[in-house]
Amino acid sequence: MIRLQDIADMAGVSRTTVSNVINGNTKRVSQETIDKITAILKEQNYVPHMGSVMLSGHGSRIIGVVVGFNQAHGMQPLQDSFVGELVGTIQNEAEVKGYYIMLIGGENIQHVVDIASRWNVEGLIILGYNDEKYRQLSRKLNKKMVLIDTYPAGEYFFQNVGVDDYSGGYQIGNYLYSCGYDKALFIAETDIDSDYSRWMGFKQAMEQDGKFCSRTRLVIVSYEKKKRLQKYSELLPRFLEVKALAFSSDYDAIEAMNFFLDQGIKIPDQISITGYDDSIYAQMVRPKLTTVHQDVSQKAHLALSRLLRMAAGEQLKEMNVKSPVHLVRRESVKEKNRPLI
Amino acid sequence: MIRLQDIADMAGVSRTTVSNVINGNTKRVSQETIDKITAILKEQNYVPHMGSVMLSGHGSRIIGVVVGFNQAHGMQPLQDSFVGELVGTIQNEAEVKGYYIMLIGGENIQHVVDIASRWNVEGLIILGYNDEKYRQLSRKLNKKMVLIDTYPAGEYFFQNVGVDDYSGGYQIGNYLYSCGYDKALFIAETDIDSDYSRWMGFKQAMEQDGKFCSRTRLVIVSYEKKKRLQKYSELLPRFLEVKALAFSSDYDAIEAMNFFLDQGIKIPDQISITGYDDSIYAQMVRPKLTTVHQDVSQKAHLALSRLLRMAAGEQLKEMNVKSPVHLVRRESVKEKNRPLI
DNA sequence: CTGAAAGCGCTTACAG
DNA sequence: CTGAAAGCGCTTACAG
Repeated sequence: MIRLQDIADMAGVSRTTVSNVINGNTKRVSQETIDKITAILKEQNYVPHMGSVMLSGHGSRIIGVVVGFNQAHGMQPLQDSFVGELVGTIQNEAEVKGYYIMLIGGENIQHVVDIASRWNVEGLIILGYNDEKYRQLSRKLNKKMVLIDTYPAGEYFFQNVGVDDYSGGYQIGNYLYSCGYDKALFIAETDIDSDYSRWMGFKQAMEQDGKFCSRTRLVIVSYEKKKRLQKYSELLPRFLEVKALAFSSDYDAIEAMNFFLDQGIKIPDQISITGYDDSIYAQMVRPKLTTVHQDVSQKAHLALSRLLRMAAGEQLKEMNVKSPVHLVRRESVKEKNRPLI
Repeated sequence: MIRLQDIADMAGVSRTTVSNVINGNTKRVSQETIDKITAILKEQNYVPHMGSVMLSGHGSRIIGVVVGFNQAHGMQPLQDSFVGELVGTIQNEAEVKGYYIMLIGGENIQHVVDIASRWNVEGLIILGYNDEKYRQLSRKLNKKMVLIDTYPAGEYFFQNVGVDDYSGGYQIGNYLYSCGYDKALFIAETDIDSDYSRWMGFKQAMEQDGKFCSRTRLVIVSYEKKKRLQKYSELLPRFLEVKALAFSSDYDAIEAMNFFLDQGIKIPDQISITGYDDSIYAQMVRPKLTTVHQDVSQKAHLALSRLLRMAAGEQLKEMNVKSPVHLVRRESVKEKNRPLI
């Protein structure tokens, strides 16, 4: 490997001078010297050894990406296309900005602390942590962090890049309502965090024209497939009556859709269904799933650029920025009162 | 941050001794000293600064994962569930073995060289490179590398972890043949690399009982969706006649299946369809896709452990190890002559 | 059994 | 405008 010293020797100058032109401390170096060194640097394809760089006062330029999800729906977190797109986009963007991405498994907090300190990362982008887990981590590790899609119990006390779940829920609710489904149900695996916001948006939309949308229209289902399906069986008569189901995830929506289809129930003729996320398979299933789309690459961009600003010492005012969201109408809802556009 | 020196001070010994116990050069250190230092290390949660470690003779313990795919089907490479599962599994396993994963975009070879040298990575796992691109890279970068799913023009001259495409093709062909579809077509976007092997396996299976499977039964379709779909339209009469189509990817299989479904053609009643890969959405579509499954996490394991062995100086005899593959029968093939199991 | 010292490849305040 | 020197946090041959 070729070192600074080697370059200096070739140029007939000192390491100091070479280092100065590399780092742009170029004010006090003659143009001639600059040109000569630059040429050699290029010709030799010199790259500094990051170990030395780290050791001599400069940052590591490593961004840790912490993937803290527990296996969602039994798959590897990175298998989820949302996570994949997010991480991939972060890595692309980091690369053009001259940063490096280190992947860190997030389950074990001590591990995260360990790796982040070892490598002196400049910041962490964290997926799949809740506020409590973040709190534990931040007690042990003093680094800049931005979380993705995390809901705190109270006010935001950390940097978050989220998504406008409330609005997404509202848009779904409003759409269903406008199609005449004013008794539609909302189905989720929990009643907290994003599920809660989505439900609240949905509820709000359903309460147009002075109507009331009671809590009984939020159906919580198990995170175990078998139990979920069983619940759908039990609830089938109610489903058939209300005629429309808004799911809080594409995954569950598609699962349910297939479950109904397999029993000979016509979707959307007998039951209209919506999802949430616009995952990659929303368009692959038939009928194509009507769902809520978010701009994942924008989210990646927001997360990284905000983290970098924090790392540069900037104090960000907003604690929680939200990526916008929009309904994408496909085929899983029967639009009774509404012409297709 | 707490340094070796600090630990040494607390223990009342020299840095050397502390370093010795950390690195297990423990033969010439008294048990008493070992215990004392170990306790302090633990209590202080000491972790070494990797910059120093790298600089003083030890390896970086960084494995670079190069994602060199061009956007497959218009998505981010990491969005592909295969890539996601692979990378995720590699990262998990690396972490338990005390290695770190750096994500590297592979499009620009110079970039890969740059990052790998800067960080003095101990090895590279490379996805989505062909033999030519590997050749270019290896000319500029002297590191241990293992590729994933790469086919060389001739003999293997690099370490590869692949999949038994030939066998997969054979299994599909044999299954279809046994169901009576002895005129089935094979559909792929290229006629090289894995597509070629799959086709050859398929062909071989179709040539049972002295039959002949001509090259005309390999249908090459465009990588542009519009053109693909147009081709399916043109070929529809032939499809209906041969009654079975084996696609070289789940993605194309599902797209085609939906295309037919949208035209009112019954799948599998009128056309049986198979995919390849067993992606996450193979089970989400209706009918569920019959396809070929490979053990992705085993592949991740093979890639990493072989790379580590190479990094440790071992000469691996096998240049190309293949992960096994098996058919998974679902619902997209009508089993005329065969009872469902 | 333990420690002083050299060295890894850089950067940066400082002197000239 | 340029360079000698100190220093970053570790490891390791070597001396005692």
